[in-house]
Amino acid sequence: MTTIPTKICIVEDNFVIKEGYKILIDSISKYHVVNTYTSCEEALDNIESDAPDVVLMDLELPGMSGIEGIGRIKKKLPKANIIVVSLHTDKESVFQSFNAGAAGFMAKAVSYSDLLDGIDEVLQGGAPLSKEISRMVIESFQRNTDSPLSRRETEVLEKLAEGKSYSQIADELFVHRETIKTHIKNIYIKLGVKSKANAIEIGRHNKYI
Amino acid sequence: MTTIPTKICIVEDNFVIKEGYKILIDSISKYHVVNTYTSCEEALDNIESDAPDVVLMDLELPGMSGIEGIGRIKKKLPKANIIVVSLHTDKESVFQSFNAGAAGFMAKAVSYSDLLDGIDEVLQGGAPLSKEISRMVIESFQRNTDSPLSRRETEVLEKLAEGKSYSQIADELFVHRETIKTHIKNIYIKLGVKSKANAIEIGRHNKYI
DNA sequence: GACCCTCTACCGTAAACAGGGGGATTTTTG
DNA sequence: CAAAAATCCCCCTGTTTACGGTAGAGGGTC
Repeated sequence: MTTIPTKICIVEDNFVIKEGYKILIDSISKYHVVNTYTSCEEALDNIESDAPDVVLMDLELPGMSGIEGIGRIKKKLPKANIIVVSLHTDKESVFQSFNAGAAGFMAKAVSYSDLLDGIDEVLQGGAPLSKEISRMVIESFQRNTDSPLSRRETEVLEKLAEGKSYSQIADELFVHRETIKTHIKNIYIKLGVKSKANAIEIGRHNKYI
Repeated sequence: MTTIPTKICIVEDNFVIKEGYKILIDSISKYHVVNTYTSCEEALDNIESDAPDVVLMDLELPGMSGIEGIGRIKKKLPKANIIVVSLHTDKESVFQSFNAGAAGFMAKAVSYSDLLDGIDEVLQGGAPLSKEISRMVIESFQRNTDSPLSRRETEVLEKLAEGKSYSQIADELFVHRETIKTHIKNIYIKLGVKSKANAIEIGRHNKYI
């Protein structure tokens, strides 16, 4: 049985890095770099015929941003596994990448062997994440333990954040609408806000909800 | 320089698994299993004096659920790294565990070497996740690509979900309030709903936003 | 026992908002 | 070019919000 090598594309504007990755990956017989690009625009023109299984993608590119590029590539090739390889590991970049459809995110500082492991992992249906990224992701699920809000207030703010009206919340919590009004007044005082939108913003930002 | 072994606790009601883990971990000189428990209640009575760096935790336990237990342990020992090792890798269990404060989640099927790697990883500030879990987590960030909503409508629904009023949304998008009303009308039609709360619910559930 | 917090409930009001109907134009994009 | 998306405008009514006070019952703590 002859195994067809896994097809890989690279989108990276730094020539040295791009060629380095190419040489590295092509040195593994089960992988084959079908094409490399220096911008998303260029990639989008050819990627359908390349039909890669994996795309290594930088975020800082001339022209269209990498984030935008991920979304467009995913639209053309929904099955492609896009792994972001970037210097910028700030929360914004990371979550927006996943949002756009990235299957993995590795800091550019990763070793060559980690990069190859990442490609393996994504092909096995995993999601390669470098250490700091995985911790960041997990933390995004965690609540702030020292919220100023009481248990009930938190519950009310949650429902408020689901777009529900006072009456609806009252019905769902089996209390009087007036009670909800009081809770919300107290929430506003505790959070130092004067509107629903601000309360939700502060609540989300501080992970009270 | 003598390194103090990393202290580890195990909460697991299956005797064979619990002792297996203990023997495995104690075979590594840098680790030391300080205590093992068969329930959260038992663990909570002693864990403060154990002061473990890492806790391996099952979810299916007699008495208090593992999820509840994670939260309570984190309250007593905020610095402890809790790694869930469970058979149940359904979305609910996974996300509730992170929510409660778990730093990692491994399917019980993991090999011993993966388990030890996981302990290493969590001590280095990472978040050990088995393959299927990491993919599940990443997918939770991803939008549904075949949303019926246009780009602008999606943007409007997002802001609506942030608790913003029509006028506020109009200001932020630099368009007239009437435009927002039209968008919302169209969103309601497309989603087949008649209220803000329903639209947000459907939008979130289907990952349109 | 005094004190604080939480949860509950009530009254009232002015201003803002939501949701529903209609129609119309321009810009983008396949 | 035609379709889809995005923009803007008018009408209307009933609901909601945000804010001001007040207050009792129950829990926990000092």
